[in-house]
Amino acid sequence: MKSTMTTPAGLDHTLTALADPTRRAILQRLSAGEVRVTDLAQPFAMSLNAVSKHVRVLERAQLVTRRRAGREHLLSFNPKPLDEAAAWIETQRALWTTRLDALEALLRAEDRVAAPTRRNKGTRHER
Amino acid sequence: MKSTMTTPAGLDHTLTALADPTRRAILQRLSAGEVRVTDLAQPFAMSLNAVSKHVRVLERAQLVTRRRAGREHLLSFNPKPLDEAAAWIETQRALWTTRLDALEALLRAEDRVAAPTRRNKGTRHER
DNA sequence: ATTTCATTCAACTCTGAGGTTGAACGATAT
DNA sequence: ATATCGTTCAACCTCAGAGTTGAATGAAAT
Repeated sequence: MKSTMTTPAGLDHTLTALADPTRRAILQRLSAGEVRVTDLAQPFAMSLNAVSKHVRVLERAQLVTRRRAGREHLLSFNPKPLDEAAAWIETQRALWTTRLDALEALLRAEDRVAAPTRRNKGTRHER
Repeated sequence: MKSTMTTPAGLDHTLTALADPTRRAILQRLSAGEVRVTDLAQPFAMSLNAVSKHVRVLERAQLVTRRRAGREHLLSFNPKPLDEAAAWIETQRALWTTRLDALEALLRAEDRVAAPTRRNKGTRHER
């Protein structure tokens, strides 16, 4: 277990939080400013409790912070975790284009080799 | 009911796919070029079947496409869905900074009003 | 024709996510 | 003191996600 060492737990939480339309809507609403849980829940066709749970998921991802003011809880949006997510996506795109460039270079240089049916690529067990 | 109209199904699939470390690792591996399912599965501490399922999730999100070559399936990375995800994130950040600017402007202009305990914000039922 | 290889399909388990309702709790209002 | 408001906690349901094992399928090699 654990294997690949690439285990950024923060990203997991961030992306999981973003992967739900209700939660994305919540964030959208929150980017306009602080909102109470009840007011937040109002537009949704689901119970207040359900929304409360979504908020907890967003808090786990640190995309939302809570400020208790008397009996009401004011929620606000914290965009910081989005940085990591955006960075990951950008990295992927960069890798992709890099690889494309390398491929293009290869095609330009090697133009004579033509192994017909048997292509041999990367980590192959080779029996 | 339904209200917010913001229900982009593609984003759901994309972000759900990205929210798992195994799948992110798969994408990373794939951005270096086409890989067979078996080779893809090798580094992971899980069954081939499990990886196969992860691949299916990535295909649902159209982040991975499959090319059948004889008995082996060559998987490749398709970065297009990342655009929508990145765009959503950027929009959020933009909204956030916009709101901050507006707030700052407000603070600069209104400086005398001070409602003590009772703050009244947005959609309030007002009994 | 038979075996082996690459992959999926099918069935099953376990866990957690998303939703519900009903109570509990702390703060405000009467 | 009591009722009401804002919110969570607790228990429960259902369904999908992540994993397993054991076939089944289809192409390749013998």
